[in-house]
Amino acid sequence: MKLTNKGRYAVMAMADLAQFKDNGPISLTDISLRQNISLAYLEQIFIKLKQENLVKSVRGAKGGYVLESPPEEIKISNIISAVDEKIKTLNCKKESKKGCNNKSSKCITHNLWDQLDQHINSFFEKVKLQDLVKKNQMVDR
Amino acid sequence: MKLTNKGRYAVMAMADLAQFKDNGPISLTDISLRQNISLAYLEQIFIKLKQENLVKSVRGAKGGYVLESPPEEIKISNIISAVDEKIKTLNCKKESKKGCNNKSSKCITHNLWDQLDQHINSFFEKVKLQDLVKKNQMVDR
DNA sequence: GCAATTCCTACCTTTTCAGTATGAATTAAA
DNA sequence: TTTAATTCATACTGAAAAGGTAGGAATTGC
Ligand code: FES
Ligand code: FES
Repeated sequence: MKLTNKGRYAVMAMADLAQFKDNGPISLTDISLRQNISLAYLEQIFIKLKQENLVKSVRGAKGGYVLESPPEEIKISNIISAVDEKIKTLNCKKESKKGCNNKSSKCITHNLWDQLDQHINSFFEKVKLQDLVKKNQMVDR
Repeated sequence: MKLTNKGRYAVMAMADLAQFKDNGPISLTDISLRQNISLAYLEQIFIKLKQENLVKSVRGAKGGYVLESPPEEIKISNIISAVDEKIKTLNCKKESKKGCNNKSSKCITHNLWDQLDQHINSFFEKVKLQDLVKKNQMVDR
């Protein structure tokens, strides 16, 4: 059970945006340097964040990205799901795919994983982007 | 973020053992058929469960596996960790490996993942094997 | 003795992750 | 108006992990 870099990077980058939100559009180059994430990889991540309306982009020189909402309104769950970091704990069979339920009934652990799923999601729902920034306050560059 | 089959199978198999614990040693063939898991794969899983003293084995014909403790004393966390299903949410750099903390300080999301880790682990600590069996009571075969 | 079983270890196939590479489109500023 | 900085779009690749399979040895009840 592990978190992927894509999800982790997405949250890091969003936290970076929140931290420097008063500096106008933040370029991915800046984020790349500050957070130590490959620029090209960040680009791919931001395509998705933009599609989900978490950020908006400003093209051209001096461009970059800006948060669409204030940090206290952005939930971690929004970020995670935007980059396709689904929580996959269940493994039920569906439409001719393989899965763990035989004989058309749920497996013995189905309920357990379902609860785990909810447990994790409730964590992501509870935490806002703002919570990250507060705890890591630092002087402006 | 997903749960692997190895962990899922381990819990399914242990739940099966709990369910039929009064039938003497349960062979992996039985579990394989009931839970629809490959026999050879189950064998590998049970090596680990045995190493961690969650089950004991009875070799030879009419052999199989038996729980080492009553189902109400076995935590899901014990099972998950026995089969190396670590919860990997953090990504700190360690000993010349790559990681997300540059400049010898923790990244902005470190605390978040650390809390998530604890959140998930507390779930696994809370649930006992017995809880699974109760919810899925079925008549003996 | 034989069949059922655990034990052991090597190998294999597929998928996913994590990132590179390349180039086009856009735009502020010199 | 050129240049440099940027986002946008997409294809590719290498490595690792997941999810098994395969084959056989050791043990033991009947
Ligand atoms: S997880 Fe849904 S049937 Fe097993
Ligand atoms: S998770 Fe520990 S430094 Fe990023």
